[in-house]
Parts: sequence; C-alpha cells; structure tokens
Amino acid sequence: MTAYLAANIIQPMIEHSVKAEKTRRPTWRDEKAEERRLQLIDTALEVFARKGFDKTSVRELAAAAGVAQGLMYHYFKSKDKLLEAVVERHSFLPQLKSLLATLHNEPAAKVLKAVGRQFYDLLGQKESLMNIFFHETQSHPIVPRIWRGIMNEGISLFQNYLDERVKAGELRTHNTDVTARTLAYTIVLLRAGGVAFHQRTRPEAFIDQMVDNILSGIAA
Amino acid sequence: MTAYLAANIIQPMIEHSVKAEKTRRPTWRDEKAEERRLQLIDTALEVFARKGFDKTSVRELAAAAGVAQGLMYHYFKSKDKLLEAVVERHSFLPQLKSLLATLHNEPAAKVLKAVGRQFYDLLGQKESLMNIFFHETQSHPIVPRIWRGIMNEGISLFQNYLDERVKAGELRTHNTDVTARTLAYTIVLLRAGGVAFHQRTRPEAFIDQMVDNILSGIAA
Amino acid sequence: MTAYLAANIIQPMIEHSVKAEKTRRPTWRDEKAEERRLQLIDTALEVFARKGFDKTSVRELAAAAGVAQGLMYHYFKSKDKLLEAVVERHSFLPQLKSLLATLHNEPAAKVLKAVGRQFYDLLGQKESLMNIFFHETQSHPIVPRIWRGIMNEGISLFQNYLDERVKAGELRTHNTDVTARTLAYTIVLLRAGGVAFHQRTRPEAFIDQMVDNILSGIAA
Amino acid sequence: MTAYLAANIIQPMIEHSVKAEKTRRPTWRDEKAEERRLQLIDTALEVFARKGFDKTSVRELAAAAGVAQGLMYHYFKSKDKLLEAVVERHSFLPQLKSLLATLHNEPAAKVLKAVGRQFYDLLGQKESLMNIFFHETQSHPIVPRIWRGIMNEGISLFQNYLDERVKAGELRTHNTDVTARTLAYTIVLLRAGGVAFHQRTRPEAFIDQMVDNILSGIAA
DNA sequence: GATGAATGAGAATTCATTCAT
DNA sequence: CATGAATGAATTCTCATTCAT
Repeated sequence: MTAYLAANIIQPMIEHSVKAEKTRRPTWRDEKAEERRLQLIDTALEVFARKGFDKTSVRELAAAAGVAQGLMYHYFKSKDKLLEAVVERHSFLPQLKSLLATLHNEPAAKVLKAVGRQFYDLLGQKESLMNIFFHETQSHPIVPRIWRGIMNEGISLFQNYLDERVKAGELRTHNTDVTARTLAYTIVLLRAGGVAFHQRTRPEAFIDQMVDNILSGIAA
Repeated sequence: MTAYLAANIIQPMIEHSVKAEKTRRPTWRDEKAEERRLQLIDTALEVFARKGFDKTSVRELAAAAGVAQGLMYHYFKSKDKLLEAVVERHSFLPQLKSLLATLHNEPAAKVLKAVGRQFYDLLGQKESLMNIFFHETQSHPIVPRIWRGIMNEGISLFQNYLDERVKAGELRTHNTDVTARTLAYTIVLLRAGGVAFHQRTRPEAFIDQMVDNILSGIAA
Repeated sequence: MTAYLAANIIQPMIEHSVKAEKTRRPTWRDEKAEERRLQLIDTALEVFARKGFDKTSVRELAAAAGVAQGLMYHYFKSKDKLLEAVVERHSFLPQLKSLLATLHNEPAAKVLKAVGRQFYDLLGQKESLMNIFFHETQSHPIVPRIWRGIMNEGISLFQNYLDERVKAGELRTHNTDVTARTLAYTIVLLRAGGVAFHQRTRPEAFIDQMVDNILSGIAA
Repeated sequence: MTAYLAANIIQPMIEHSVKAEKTRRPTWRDEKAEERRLQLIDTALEVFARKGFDKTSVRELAAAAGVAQGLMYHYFKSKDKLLEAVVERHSFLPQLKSLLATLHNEPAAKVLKAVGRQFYDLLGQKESLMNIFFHETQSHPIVPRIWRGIMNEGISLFQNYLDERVKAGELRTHNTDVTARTLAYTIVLLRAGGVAFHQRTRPEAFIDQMVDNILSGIAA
C-alpha cells in the first residue's frame, strides 16, 4: 500500500484538462467540460478587460458566467491561473501571422497601407485582450510574456518582408527594424490611446499618411 | 512650474490643514507639513510604480514612509486621493513644455533627433509615473486624464513647430499631426516596451534613424 | 475476530449496497465491493494518521485510493462515517484480548515483562490508529468510545489475571487496578510520547525494569 | 530616498509586541494593548480546548473575546501563531519547576505521594492546555515542542531527586529514569484519560497506592 | 500633528456533499 | 459501480478607514 499511496498522494492535484489515462477519445462529458472551460475563460476576458483583474472578484466572474464560485476552482487552480488561461487562449499570434504571411513579393507601396489597417483592425477586435496587456502586465509575468511573443514575432516577420523589398530594389538600404517598429508601435498606441488622446485624424487616414511619410519622407 | 505647483499642490494642502486665512505667509509648521506631504507622495510614487496601486496597502505605504498608517489620512482623504496627488505632482507637463519651447525657428533636420532623444530621456526619468499611467488607467479616471493632458499638449506644441517648418519651406505641406504622433507614439512605446520587446537597435540610434526615415523616406 | 467483523463491517456494507435480502451468499460483486470498501478504509487510516482528519479532504482520500471522490459516498455516508469505519475496523481489541488470554495461571514474575513488551509492540503496529485516538477524540465521539472500550477491557482482563496471582499467593494483597493501570498507562505513553520525549532507556529495557520495580519495589 | 525605502520596505512587518524604538517604558496605550493581547490568548485557550483548534473559526474566537475578527490579525499574524502564543503563555513549566524545587533532601517515602498529587492537581488546573497538547500535536510543531520541554525538564528534575535519595541510601541503586517516568506517565494518563476510562480508584488514592507499590513492590 | 488600536466588509480559496451521466 | 462536474457555505486573511488618546 505504501507504493500505492506514494503514487497517488505525491501528486494529488489532478490535471483535469489533459487526461492522464493514455490517450482516449473525449467523451460527451469531456466535451461539455471543455466547453464550460472555454466559456469561463471568455467570460473572464470580458470582465477583466472591463473592470480590471484586481477589481474583479471571483464571485463576480462566476456570476457573470452563471455558475457557482466554487466551480471556478474546479477549472482553474487560482484566479491568477485563470488570467493566464485567458491570455494564452486569446493570444492573436496566429491571426497576426496569417496576416503577415500574405505579404511576400508584393510591392510595399501597394500593401503597407493595407497591412497597417488590417493590423489596426486586428487590435480592435482584440481590444479586451489589449486592455489586459496594458493594465495587468505588472503582477502576472505571463501577460507581458505573451504580449512580447506576439510583438516580437510580428515585427520579425514584418522586417523580413521589408528586407525582401530592399533586395527587390523597391526600398533603399536601411535599418528595417526601425521601420517595422515605427509603424507597429504607432499603430498600437493609435489603438490603445485612441480613446485617450484627441486624435484629429481618422485612423485609416492616419495610417495611410504615416505610410506615405515613411515611404517618401516629409522633407520639402 | 511654480504656477503649476501653486495651483495643484499648495492649495489642497492648505485646504486640509489651516483653512487658508486669506493669503498668509506659510509658517514653519506649514512648511514642515508640506515637506511631509511631499515625502508621502514621493514614497507612494515609488511603491505604486513597483507594486501596483491595488497590490499596495496603506499600511505598506506608511511603513515605507516611516509613519503610522493613520497619518496618511491626515494628508490625504483616501488612498485614491493619494494616487491623484501622485500623478498631479509628478506630471511632467512643465518639463515637456520647456523641452518643446526651445524649438522655435530651428531647422527640423537639426533638432528633431535631439528633441526625440530628450523626450525619450524624459520618459526614462519618469519611469515610475509611466508605470502608473500604463497600469492604473482603468480604475482612476484622473490617471488617464493627466496622461492625456500631457500627450495632447505635447503633441499640439510639436505639431505647431512642424507647421512652422512647413511654412518656412523646410518641410513639405502635409498632415503634421500624423508626423508628430508617429514620432511621439513610437518613442513612448520604445520606452514602455523597451524591456519587453527584444529591440535590436539602441534607442538613440533608433531615434536618429526614425527621424531620417521620416524626413527623407525609405523608398529607393 | 470473525464475529467482530461480521457485526461491524459486513453489516454496514450490506446496508448500503444490496439491501440484504435475508441472508444470502455473497456474490462476486459483493466481494469486490467489500474489498474496495476495505481498501478505502485502509487508505483513509494512513492518511488520517499522517495528516489529521480535518486537514484531509475527501478529494485527497479519493486520490490516495485511486478513485473518484464521488465513489467515497457510495461506500460511506459521510466523511465522519468513514472515520468511524476506520476506528471500528482497526480496533485492536481482539488482538489485545488474545494477548491477555494466554496469561492464565502463569507466574507473574515470568510473564509480566513479556506481556508488557507484547503490548508495546501491539501499540507500535497500531501506530496510525493510536494517532487517530490521540488527535481526533474531540470531534468524533466514536473515537474515544472505541479507545475507552479497548483500554477498559484490556485493563479489566489484566486485573483479573493479577487477582488470580494474588489468590495464588504470588503477589501480595493489594489494589490490582492500580498495578494494571500503572503498567498499561506507562506503556501507552512510552509509545505515544516515544518520539516526543528524550527517553534515555530503550523501551524493552524500560519495561523490564518497570516490572522489576513494581514487583520488588525500589526501597533500599 | 532609495536608502529610505530600503530601510522601511524590506521589513515592513511591524513587530507590535517588542517595540523597535530603543527601550522605552510602556505607555498606557501599550499596557492596554498588552492586556488585550493576553485576553485574546486566554479566550483562545478556552475555546481551542473546548472545540479543538480546527473546529474553531477566527470569527468565533473574536466573538468569544468580544472584538472584531480583524483585530485578531492585529495581534497575531495568523491563527497558527495565535495557537503558538497560547501554548507559550500557558506552559506550566515554571509551576512544575517550583513544585519540584521543594523536594531536595526530603525522604522519598514522605514526599512522593505529595508530589504525585500536586502534579496531578497541576495538570488539572491546566486541563485546557492538556487538551491542546493531546489533540493539536500534529499540525503545529510548537505544541509538542512545548509539551516535550515541560515533560523532559520535569522528569529530569524528578530523576535528580531520586538519584539523591539513592545516594542517601533511602532507595536502592536502580535506573531512576524508569521510576520517574513510570510515575509521571501514569499520572498524566490518569488525568487525560480520567474522563475516558472507568477508573475504579479515586485519583488521590490511586497515586498513594502506586507510590506504595513502587517503593515496596507487590510481590508477596 | 501623530499613533496604532479597532472595525467590518469583502477577498480568495477550500471543501463536504449531491447528482446527472 | 464509477465518475467528476457542480454547488454554496464556511474559512482564513487583508485592507481601507475611523477615532480615542
């Protein structure tokens, strides 16, 4: 029995998502559970974005999802882990990648504006997540980690594209990292600060003109 | 800056302590009290920036300042009001204004890089405040209000300068709002994201090249 | 012991499972169920002894036994009832009785030491149960009831033996209750406190010398 | 300010009992606070003894003491620390020592019974504490530590006395550790088990006869 | 001004127990 | 038999705030 105990007590915390028992096709119950899990995550995303992580109690989250508070802890070990699940699930890295995958061998003058707008739109769709990225960075290391992952990957892909255009002779030889970041950072703050700052230029027009500026320069 | 202080710091102090008998020379006691008040604000700035507002208890703030918790409530009506005092006192609008005041009639090619770097440095000096701007925006309306005030004013002044240079014929006619924001936003995220994103270019060089790009364009 | 088991273990099992159709030969399923029931009890004994009743959750018990929590409630109406089942099943009264049954008409000088050591060993084998006796007495009346039953019965039998030896002229006329309890109590605490107190004398030697002292006295 | 912060933040937890500020004579407020502290401890002793540590909520403790729950945490860092404070404060080691200090050079035949009874009485006065010793040993290491300290010290002193009597020629040469423990352990269980076991002999008489047995032996 | 004792609401988390599958 | 999702009450602990001294 000692061996038995050892095997079962040492790691009594049951991972409920990844079933330990070999690989087994998910039963109806498992599917329901996974559905519920996602529902809880999605609800949490909205509430966290709206009220902020610290200002949201687990009781509220449960109420928003229409379940008992205790159930939250059936699905997530802690409120912190729930936040992690939220940012992991809603990371828009895939969308960003596919957005940037279409670029190859297209002339910059033609696509930069389109890509800028699409990026701006993507951030708009992910407003709740952006909110979390901006506000909950400090206490939860996973939040900046995900955010960093997205930005670094996106900028890297974007830079590759710019390098191609340099090779193709469309752009002059220059530090494409700077260009990529200038465009990306500006669009991010355009979105995040959009509510905050009195922007006089509509975002789409802003992006177009920014691209023009960077392509042709503003010197007389 | 003196006017600023007078309007925002002195007045709330008087309000709670000696009930301002018209205008009266500050006594020794008043000065001591003001000193203590500022000490509490400065300590709070650091602790809030490091731990976040919600994660910081009044007890901790008091301990960090070396006073009893109760004393906090002599100087600030509530923890929220303390945060307001912090962002009000440390708003760097004055510094930003004076930074931009030197620009008039200077050629853009010469000064844009310098101004960009100075702005970047200023943000660096105000790192704690930036932290608060980014993280505590949601629950405390005064935070984004101040932040907005700084950005809008700064961009407006910067834009005025750019318009001058257009008039002077140094820059071509264009939407200077876009240029101002492109530079400002990028530098802000360069600072805020500096730790987060793997930036391959050193900030000073980055700013120089960004200015070059925007002035001359990157098209071949 | 069989009678004991029949009375205490078999019956509650039947009660909850197959609703005892008179007396009926146990089927294979009944046997499996009984096996499982005993496994749950035995696991619970270990875990309760190690962690304490209150500090052990049903979830942990289930995990330790390798079953789902819900199953616990098929076999035991509540966590409290499980504890009762544990102390009932592991009561070592039968062993104690058989240990004391061998004494009759044996000379005290010869057997007291042996009996003392055997009692000490028995307590050692039942360490987990002893733990429960000592720690969970308060909240669960059945615990002290069982413990009392064992002690009272044991001491009574032991006293009978001593009375015999008095009658046989081997021991002087005296209050044998006192003697029986002195030996029994001391051995119990020797065991229970063994870990706690810095005992300078090894238990076996201790028991021998204690018996010598009581038989012959320590007066010069 | 950095030094300031370092000095005050690193150890923000204020020890409230031992004032850090030099040594300063206790003010009226300090005295009130200490009184309150003791009141909370004493209340806790009773309630813990009656209901058991785990079954007692901090809410109940506060109610029993007539204060707000939050105040408990002003005086004790946690419920566990409160228990530690309880056993530390009520350790009866001093009383036990003074009880045993009177023994020197007194003849054993005369004093053993008296000391036995006094020890029994002392345990009776400390019934609540004994309860805690017996029931809360497992989860709170300080409990057995204190209990061990008392027992070891007491037995050691008692043994010294017995050794003296051996040297004085009143007792025969023998392992006095065994004698000391036999008497002590039996009295402890006499007290602790008193309620539990059907003792047929009144405690005082029991102690007298036990001492007689050990001094003179029970052999015919 | 300054202290820290005192309050009570509310937070995260645990847990025995039930029950549909 | 067996599972584990679901419940909701209870628990420990934190914290902003007040106030007598």
